[in-house]
Amino acid sequence: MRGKPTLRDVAERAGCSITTVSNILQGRSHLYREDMVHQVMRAAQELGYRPNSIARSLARRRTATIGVALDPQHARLTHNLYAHDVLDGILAFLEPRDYDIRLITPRTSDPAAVWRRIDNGSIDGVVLIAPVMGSPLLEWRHYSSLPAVVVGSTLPEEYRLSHIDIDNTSAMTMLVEWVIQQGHRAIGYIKGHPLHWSAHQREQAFRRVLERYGVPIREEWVLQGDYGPESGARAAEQLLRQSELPTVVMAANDDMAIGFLQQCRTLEIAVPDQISVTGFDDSSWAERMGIPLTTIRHDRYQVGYLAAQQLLHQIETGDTRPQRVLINGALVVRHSVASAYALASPATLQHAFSTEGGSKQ
Amino acid sequence: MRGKPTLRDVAERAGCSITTVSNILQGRSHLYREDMVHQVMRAAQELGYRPNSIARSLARRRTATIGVALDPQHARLTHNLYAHDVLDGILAFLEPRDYDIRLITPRTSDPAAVWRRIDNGSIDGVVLIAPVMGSPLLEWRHYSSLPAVVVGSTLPEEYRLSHIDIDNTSAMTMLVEWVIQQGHRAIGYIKGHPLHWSAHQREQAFRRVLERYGVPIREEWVLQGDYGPESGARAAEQLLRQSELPTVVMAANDDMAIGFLQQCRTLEIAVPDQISVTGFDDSSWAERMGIPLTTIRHDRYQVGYLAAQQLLHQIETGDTRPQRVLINGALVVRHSVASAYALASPATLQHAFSTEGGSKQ
DNA sequence: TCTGGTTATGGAAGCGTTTCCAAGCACCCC
DNA sequence: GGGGTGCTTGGAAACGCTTCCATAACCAGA
Repeated sequence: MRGKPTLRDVAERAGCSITTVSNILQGRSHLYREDMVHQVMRAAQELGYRPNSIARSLARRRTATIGVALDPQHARLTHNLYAHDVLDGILAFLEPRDYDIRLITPRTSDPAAVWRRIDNGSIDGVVLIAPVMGSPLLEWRHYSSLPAVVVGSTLPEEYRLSHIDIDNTSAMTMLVEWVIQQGHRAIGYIKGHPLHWSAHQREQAFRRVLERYGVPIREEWVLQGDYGPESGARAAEQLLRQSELPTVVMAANDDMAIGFLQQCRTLEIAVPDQISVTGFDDSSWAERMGIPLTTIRHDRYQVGYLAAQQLLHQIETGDTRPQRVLINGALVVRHSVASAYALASPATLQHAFSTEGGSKQ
Repeated sequence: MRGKPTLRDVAERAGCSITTVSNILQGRSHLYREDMVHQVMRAAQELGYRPNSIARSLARRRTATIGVALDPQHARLTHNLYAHDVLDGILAFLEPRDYDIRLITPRTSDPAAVWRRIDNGSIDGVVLIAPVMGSPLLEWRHYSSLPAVVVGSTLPEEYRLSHIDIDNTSAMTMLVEWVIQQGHRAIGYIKGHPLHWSAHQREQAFRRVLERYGVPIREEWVLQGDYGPESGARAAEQLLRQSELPTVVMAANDDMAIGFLQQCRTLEIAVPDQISVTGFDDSSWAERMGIPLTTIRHDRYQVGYLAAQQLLHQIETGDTRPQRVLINGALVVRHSVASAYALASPATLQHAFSTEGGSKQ
């Protein structure tokens, strides 16, 4: 016996066939006499035998591994807090089930190449993390029949892919309504990255609510961002030098809100005394910031956990009909929003009227 | 042909043997006539053939996969910024070489079980991320002959494991010397997690430099932390209610420095006007904080990159003699440290004297 | 003694590749 | 025309495991 011990080595030492060893080591020891079981166990123990998972995968046609694929656009993990939280959720579900994780970070946008890396027999299924519009990850149907679950992107139906995500629409609706209930009628918005569905869903929800409440949308207060903190800072630049200001600025995520806040500090504009700010995501960044951000919390860990669960279900039952799960976010009120009622009376709530600068105390 | 096409299917369609197909698809087409090559290529193309990497691994006895193992003590990815940065470096090196990554996050501390998960034939080598003292990951020699590289822990020689890390000693030495050069003689310290080698190395460097410069170490200013921001805040609690205060507090990492700073803000103690603070790591958290932290920057991405490189070298040459690479950190001066010369004259530099509260301007 | 039903074990065919080696063939030179 | 020499191609044995199915032994009942 050279190299690592194999089933054959154990069988030889125990004086039986490899079938016997295989069966016993897989827990089918009720088929055998007790002394046989003992012998095999001892032989395996003594040799330090460890089953070769590659050979096992080949024979079983199951790898007990799932892939986690990042979008080529965001294949860096650094600063991708979303991916971490989701990964932890996935791990939490998979660990006790003895599944392993293969990390897939394609750097090309050629879908054929991407899927060659993903679907090469080495995984049983894949979690696609936050694919953006036009992502090669979404070409799934054309290249692979592997079970797949998308997280972090609420896709249009036609993609026919299972996905799990926060309910962006309902969460943003809740947040905007709350802001309006604080009396704000002059509301700015910083949009997310235009390739993300979530950016559109959040913006649309924002617009809908304002419309519904009859609050006018001032397009000069609606700024393009890209979910990065710098874009929030740039938005602050652009916005804060306008002659008329909103009383509150809603950013499509926390990172941009943080960038916005930084810039406010630089420009010595007090939050929330002079302007209110909201975020979205409740990223842990915000938590550590000096100014506690009012935002939407959603359970990314839970998203990962459910995704893994859903994926394993698909793998084990073969039922790959697309399922959609949307998780509700929670409103987290901290202190980055001031009530506008100091100026606007509650009575104005239904027949809104812009009171620019009105929240200044 | 049911299921995914195999080498056999391609061979049948091209009218040749599987050996031929295998050779051609692996790039050994110079062995064959051009029309044969063409036929095979076309057949493979038409069937959408993709080699099964599991079968390939079994046959080649190489998996083209490396494992990345987290310490069971820190198996969560969330908040483990170090792991992310290192992972990115590893990915950067591995991607172009067509290696994949398997994420291993053991939750037990039983070394046999941990290594059963790690060394089961599914990887060619493993990067062990920041194992702490007593970690099952360090029982490597007893359980596995897999090539392994440790990052994030500068181990004592006797572990006989290759490792790549920042040079904690030289970096902390540099930082402390700089602080002393700013005129500080009353220096506090917040220690890192006692199970991390880095914590001891940094503390030892701190003590050595103070000794060398004849600056007295006041043990009531040396506080135990655990690398978490909360422990930094607790340290601030403890320290700041003492009657005599140091002029500067050096935290063993940025996270604790940030916690300390938060607490200072709460207690309305101005940094650096009333007390100076340093960190270590230059984590991206610090960057986004309001108060720019003077700290040590080290290139975690680079650590990952070099670790992957070193590991591949071991795998490919079979040379697993332990190598140690220490990377120099860089001093990053921002504005969390005030000069103590406002009170202490430069002349006092060599025969230091505590000037508690002396940095107040 | 024969049949049939247990119970305990092993044979052997896969799983989809890789790779060593041999074989077939044409050609050329002496 | 025999024997080398290239050039193409294929056979077959691995790799280490799973699993279907056969076999052998034993015992009970007829």
